[in-house]
Amino acid sequence: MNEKEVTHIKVDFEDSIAPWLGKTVKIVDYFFHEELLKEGLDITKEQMVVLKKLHEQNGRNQNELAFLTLRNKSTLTRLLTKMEKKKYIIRKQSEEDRRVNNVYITPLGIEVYRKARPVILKIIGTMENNISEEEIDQMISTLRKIQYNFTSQEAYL
Amino acid sequence: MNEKEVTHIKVDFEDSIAPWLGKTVKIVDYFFHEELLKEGLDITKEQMVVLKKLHEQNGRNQNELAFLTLRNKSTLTRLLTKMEKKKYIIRKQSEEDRRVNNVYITPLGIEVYRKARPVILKIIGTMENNISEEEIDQMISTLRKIQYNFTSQEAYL
DNA sequence: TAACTTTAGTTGCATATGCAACTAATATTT
DNA sequence: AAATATTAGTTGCATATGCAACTAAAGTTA
Repeated sequence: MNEKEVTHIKVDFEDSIAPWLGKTVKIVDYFFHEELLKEGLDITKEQMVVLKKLHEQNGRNQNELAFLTLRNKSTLTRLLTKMEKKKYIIRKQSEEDRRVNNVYITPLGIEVYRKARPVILKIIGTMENNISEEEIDQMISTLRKIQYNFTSQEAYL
Repeated sequence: MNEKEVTHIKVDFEDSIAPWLGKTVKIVDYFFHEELLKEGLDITKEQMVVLKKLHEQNGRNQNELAFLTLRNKSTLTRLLTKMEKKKYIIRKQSEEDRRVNNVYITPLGIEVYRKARPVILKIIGTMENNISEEEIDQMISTLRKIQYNFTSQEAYL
């Protein structure tokens, strides 16, 4: 991650989940990115998320894609522009409503997706190494609760 | 998060921890950012992390701070530049080694930190609402394992 | 129908991020 | 001592991100 490890400093260990969560995601993201590079795939983690959604549900419009990938619509606009330049996706203006762009994965996009999929599986494999099914289920259950704590409106005032 | 919720689409629920982790962090980050804004604090989450470290361990150099906050040194350079402009920190060139900048939190920085601290506590409170001590410990334990899976070199080849 | 409102998507401005190439200073080697 | 290597920090280029203001199209109201 960093060029040089600074081993003589104590990292303060928090009592709360928050810093652990953030740090874990950073580490996982870092290795995911590194693996994609290693495989010579011209795609980022974020673009992969969009490609995956399109692979599952082709033709979604930008608004839907932004929602599904937890992104702002402006961010998505720019992600799609880059992906369109690389010919992984195409935008098609809807005929019923000309404000809407439906987005489609291209054959090249599918190819890249297929090549990148093993990388995801590898990362997940590394991640869940030596972690039991129960632990995984427990973790997902707790993560769901946390999400609920924020997204159920009354809880957060 | 997004202007409009698109409720009629099914979100695919993964079997793996990975997407749950990422999504949870995104949601927590979003609310943290929103709270900082609400309180009128002129500071970002990322700058807060640096400020916190300095509050605990004042005078660390940039290299150490980058390591402690899991950031690239170039990212840290620019974060510090912004924070220095806002007079939250100052850089002081080390006398022993003139390549090194030691970084110090200013009185204004301490003030901002003190004001932002309750926001962190509030977020952590919301987050851990209705979650037992055991669940939290279990979660941290699993997160540590995941981190270990990536950072122990042999495991990742 | 005309005026107003809402919606989908884009763009300007700002933040954060990392890699690679760079400068300056220190440390090491020959 | 001079040449070489390493280290700390900065900067150029690229990515992703979100807010707010914008355009164009569609929907609603007067």
